[in-house]
Amino acid sequence: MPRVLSSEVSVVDGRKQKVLATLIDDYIATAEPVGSRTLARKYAFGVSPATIRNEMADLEELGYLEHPHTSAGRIPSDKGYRYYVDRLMRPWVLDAEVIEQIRATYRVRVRELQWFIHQTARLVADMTAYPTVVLAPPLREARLWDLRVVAIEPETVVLVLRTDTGIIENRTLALPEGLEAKDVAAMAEDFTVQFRGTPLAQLEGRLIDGLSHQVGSAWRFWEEMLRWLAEAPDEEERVTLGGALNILNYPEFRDVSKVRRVLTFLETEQAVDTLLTLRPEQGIHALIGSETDREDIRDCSVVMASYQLGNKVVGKLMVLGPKRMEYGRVYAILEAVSEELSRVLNWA
Amino acid sequence: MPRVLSSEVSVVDGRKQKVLATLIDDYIATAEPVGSRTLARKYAFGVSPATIRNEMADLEELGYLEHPHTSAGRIPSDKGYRYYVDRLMRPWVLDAEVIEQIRATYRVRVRELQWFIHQTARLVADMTAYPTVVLAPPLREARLWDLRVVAIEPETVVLVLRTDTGIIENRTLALPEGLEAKDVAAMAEDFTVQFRGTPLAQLEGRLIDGLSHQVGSAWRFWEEMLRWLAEAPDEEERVTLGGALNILNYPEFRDVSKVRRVLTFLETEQAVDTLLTLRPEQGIHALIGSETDREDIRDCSVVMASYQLGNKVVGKLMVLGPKRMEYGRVYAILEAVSEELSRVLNWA
DNA sequence: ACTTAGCACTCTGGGCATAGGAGTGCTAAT
DNA sequence: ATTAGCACTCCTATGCCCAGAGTGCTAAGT
Repeated sequence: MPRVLSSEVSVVDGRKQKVLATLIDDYIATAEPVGSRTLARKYAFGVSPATIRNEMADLEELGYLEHPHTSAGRIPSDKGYRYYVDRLMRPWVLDAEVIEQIRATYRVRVRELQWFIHQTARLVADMTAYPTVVLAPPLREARLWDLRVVAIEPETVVLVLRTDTGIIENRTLALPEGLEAKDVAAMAEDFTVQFRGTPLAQLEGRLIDGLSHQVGSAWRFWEEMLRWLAEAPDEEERVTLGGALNILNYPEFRDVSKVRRVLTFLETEQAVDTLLTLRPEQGIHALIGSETDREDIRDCSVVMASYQLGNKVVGKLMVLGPKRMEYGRVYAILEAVSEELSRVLNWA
Repeated sequence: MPRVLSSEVSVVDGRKQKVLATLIDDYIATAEPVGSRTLARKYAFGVSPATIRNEMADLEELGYLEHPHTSAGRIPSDKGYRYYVDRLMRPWVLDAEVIEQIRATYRVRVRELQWFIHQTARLVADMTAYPTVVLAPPLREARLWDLRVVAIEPETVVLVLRTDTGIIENRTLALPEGLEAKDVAAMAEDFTVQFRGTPLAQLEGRLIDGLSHQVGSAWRFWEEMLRWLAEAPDEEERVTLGGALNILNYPEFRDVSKVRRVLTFLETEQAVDTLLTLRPEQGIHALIGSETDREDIRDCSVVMASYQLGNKVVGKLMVLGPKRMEYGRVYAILEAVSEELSRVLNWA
């Protein structure tokens, strides 16, 4: 016979909140269902297990807790975690040491986006001890600012591309028969003049109007090169994964098939990509269990953050862990890292 | 009472060889210990299980087979696999289709070493269905050929390095306060003239003699840059891993702790590096189980191959799998790929 | 001298029942 | 409103048994 509870929406009672918070903390720490006795003994509630039991029954009634089976302790439901993340979780303060470690990571002279992305993935994975994914800005949407050609050997050039957002990409290419580096350089200059400001994704289409007077081999070369500008960096390199093996440390992944599901998900670029592009909001967000809407990671949670380039959100980072992940710590780390990354990417 | 056997060194008897070969083939295919009955029934030997049994007992006596326990079938020992790889394995012929797939992978205009390494790791991992590692040439040993500076913004430059072996690396850097791109470009020119032919690893030492007349900020910049030339590309990027998750498909890795051991090994660049560089031979080689001399991959085998740059072996690739891996197939694939990779890296 | 049938023996793994433990939910007393 | 008490449930670990697979040996056959 359920008691009448004051509200479905919120856990009004202060003690209920404390029970829920403590239980979730304990479960996060131990990965074992938590019973009333453990809770009463391990944490100094002024009340007996029986009272806790009643509270827990209520919390279950309200949907914040679940029962694996009759005689096990309780574990948080997705709703429980949600409430915890939104209202109960204590804000986590990072050590000065940790902050310094983040700063130090970016205190370098290198100005390659890809380098920063890599460093970030690794840094966050190491700090959180969860697998981490970083999504690079969509180069397709950036606008052409400058295209340079550097001759290295008679038939080899380095193309250096710079976008309006300051992203610099470069690639070494072989010239086709009959095309000289200085021709290409001249073409690149024309090209820059003509197309500065055009989104990279549109360049391929524009080529037809702009360069159709070129001769055969040159035409093919530009075609190939444009394909690189417009496509390659997006599809292949947008997603960087760090610390994938961290997942193996959590007891919920003692089963290889689960490990495979999750790791495959992380390595499958589209999945992550869609997940990240789904929520373009700023700030730190968590998706808990089924909230992720992905079958493969149904029993995982993700916490994601974004970073900016020129005051515009251009990329994301995401930490994936078991649902009982340490949300507080991860939030704090992601907040610090994404802020620092934004700062440093704007070459401030 | 063991029978007297004609030789310890080699399995003289033709039938013993056939039994051993067939047993290993079957075990490779099924991962289950093979019994005499299965062997006799599944493959048309003209003899009864009892005879097979005797042969198997002899083979065990000789050390080619093992017994997990009394009433299980036999599995090959490391020595058995070794014999199989050296003498019994049928040479595998690749489909024209597969060959074409390999060729197509490299039929591109890109001339970045790192790009080829990545492609190779992925290609081989996909084709063999085992995790694959590719080891890049040790840049430290290459000699400086050309160093270019391309100014991108007032305070940003792209450094393009070319070695005597034709490797091209580039990196985008921020200039320190008070240093202009054209100064750096001029310095780079000097630098090239002065140090062309010097191994990159020695550049750092030489700096002191060669550039000590430079002023403060310039000095620091070059110092930093030289550190990049001499170290960074080696430490960070020498090892590229592809298809790590393939390992999860093999029943011997149903246990997460084994998975972790192996994957951690593969991700530890140093470990892979020493394993591979210790054996500088050309051609395809297998290390079976304990032959790898590494505790973490004691029950794995690796097959490795090398690739060349200017007729000199500069890098390696390696496939890792359970000891019952498909050696024949892997040999064939590695042979084709390493040959093609060498060909294409010499920009022939 | 090799091959093979027969047979006793060994070891593993699945199935099953049992016992212990943890935790609950209810009731009744405080 | 809280709590002690207690019966009840369900999971898990353990021990046991048995079937199945495979062996090794012996003795008989070719």
